[in-house]
Amino acid sequence: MRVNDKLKSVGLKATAQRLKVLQVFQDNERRYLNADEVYRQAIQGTKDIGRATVYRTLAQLTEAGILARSVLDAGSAVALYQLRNSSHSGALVCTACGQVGSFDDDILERRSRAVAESNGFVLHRYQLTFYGYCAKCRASQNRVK
Amino acid sequence: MRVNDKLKSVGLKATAQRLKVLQVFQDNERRYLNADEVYRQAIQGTKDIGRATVYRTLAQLTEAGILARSVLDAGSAVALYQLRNSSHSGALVCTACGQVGSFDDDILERRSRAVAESNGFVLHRYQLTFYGYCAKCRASQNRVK
DNA sequence: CTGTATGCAAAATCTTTGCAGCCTG
DNA sequence: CAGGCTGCAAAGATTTTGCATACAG
Repeated sequence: MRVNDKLKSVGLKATAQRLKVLQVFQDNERRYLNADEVYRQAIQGTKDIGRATVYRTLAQLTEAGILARSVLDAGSAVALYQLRNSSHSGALVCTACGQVGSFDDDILERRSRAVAESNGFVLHRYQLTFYGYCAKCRASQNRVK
Repeated sequence: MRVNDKLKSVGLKATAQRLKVLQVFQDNERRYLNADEVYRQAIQGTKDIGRATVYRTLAQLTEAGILARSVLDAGSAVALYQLRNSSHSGALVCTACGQVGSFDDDILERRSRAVAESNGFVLHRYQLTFYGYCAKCRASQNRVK
């Protein structure tokens, strides 16, 4: 099983809770999830997972490079997670419906590295976040600017 | 007095606490401050300001367009503030010393708008954040990659 | 004077931690 | 079996809110 091996390869045991958390992310490919959303989806059906475990698991999977952690402004400051293989350079936050999607752009990616460098910065990671109205919300409320 | 007028123009009374908060930002031009830092600096000398007031003031000044609010990852998820006239398109977060500086880049700015648009997004604001080691920390610890 | 603004303390969130017991490898 | 994992509840950390009082305009 691929997921199982992924866990093993980073030295984590393949427990039911970790598999469940990974399952949640696979069911939500192109979205960013916060800890609470992961928890709520994880307890569907099987209830045998606690919040603390979700937090610990998110931290471990991020540390292990399986998840990518982003911090952005969804009303309040929140940490959001996504599978790392979803290559993405940025997040699109809809301030109307709250959905957070992602996008890719090579030009932004390259330029970001160049700018960081010219500021004497050794870049480890970067986060590009756009706040606005998504196409769907834009359609349903025409008066938005 | 310019600051006084700025407050009046957005319908806020010029209280000692608000002036003090604005003073703190003027004393920290090119830096991002979180609520706690603002509070700690504000109570220097005069103690007549409470945390609740700092939070309320930050929210009001942001709402009024005097401050810019950014959410980023400084270890944990935090909201940081900066005077809005400091034109800036991005933040440089040093993961070694914790300092958060800013940078400007027209290319990134223009490209960001274009990318948002091509994703069907109406862009209101965006946040470019780079995480890495600043020049200073890089110098003091040579082994950093 | 009147409505805004403030401080304090309590409440609400969100996240982390201590601990005894459970389960994977 | 042993050490890593987990759930629970309590502790932390951060931000918001209710309320009586103080002050700007």
